[in-house]
Amino acid sequence: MSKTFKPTESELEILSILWEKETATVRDVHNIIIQTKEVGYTTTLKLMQIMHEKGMVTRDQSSKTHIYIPNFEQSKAQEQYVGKMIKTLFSGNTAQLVLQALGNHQPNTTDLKEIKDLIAQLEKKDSK
Amino acid sequence: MSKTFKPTESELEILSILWEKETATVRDVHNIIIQTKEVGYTTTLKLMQIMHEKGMVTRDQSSKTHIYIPNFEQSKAQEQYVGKMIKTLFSGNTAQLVLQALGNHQPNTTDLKEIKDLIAQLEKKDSK
DNA sequence: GATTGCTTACGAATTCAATCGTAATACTAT
DNA sequence: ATAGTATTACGATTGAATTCGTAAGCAATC
Repeated sequence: MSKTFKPTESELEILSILWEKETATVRDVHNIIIQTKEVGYTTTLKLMQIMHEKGMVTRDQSSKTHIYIPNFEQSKAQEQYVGKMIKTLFSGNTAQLVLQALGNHQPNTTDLKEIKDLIAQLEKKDSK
Repeated sequence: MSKTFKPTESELEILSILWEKETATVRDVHNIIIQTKEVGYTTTLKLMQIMHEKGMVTRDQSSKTHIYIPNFEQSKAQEQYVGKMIKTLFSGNTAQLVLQALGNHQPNTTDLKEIKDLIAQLEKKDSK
């Protein structure tokens, strides 16, 4: 059974940075965070240490400056959050979520095509 | 400026019930919650009282058993959460969210059609 | 009108996330 | 080597969310 993945607000923020960069030091992460909010270095450090204790990240301690690596797949997190969101915010209505997303955050033409393709596939499966 | 809407985990759960039912008593809400987790009645009561203090819900106190009404539009919450989700979980890639949602929570044919229609509209706008 | 049961009100305790200060340690450049 | 700088480790504090116990009020029933 996969452990329940329930990061706090701050942990998720850090994870999203790690997912983006694949790998990062505390300093790397902190530099990005302070672009958004004001917070001390040791706070970021502490958070990442706790994430390490919890097993959310692994780290390479071979040199003094540790290198952190996310220990959860982004796709798993996406799956979980999208599911929960559909349930609690859209009363189970997936289409509503899709319409909301497309309406307010329009992707480019290539992406729209990709979505159309998937829908076509789903419809084919549906009619069987 | 619209107040920042930042319900806690529990508050969001309660709100989602209120959105679904339009209106509910503490007992109504509690009965639904205990299907999922174990928690005392007064806990639910207290949470809803706090939500009332915060103005997240209004309540009809005319009879002994109060009736609660959500005081935030579900659509506002949807907008906010979808935006945040695209940013932190999908690195800004809206299409990815849509694909994930459709892939794991397939809507029915009618809904798919609605989505296709929206995409067609967006494409038309795009080409202008 | 006592008893039972459900309701709200409220205070208190507990837990947990987040923040930071300080100290110890390693590295760099003078 | 020494001074200066960046890093980790760790404890302590703060504040908020969550939980629950207890009391008080009200309504129905015996």
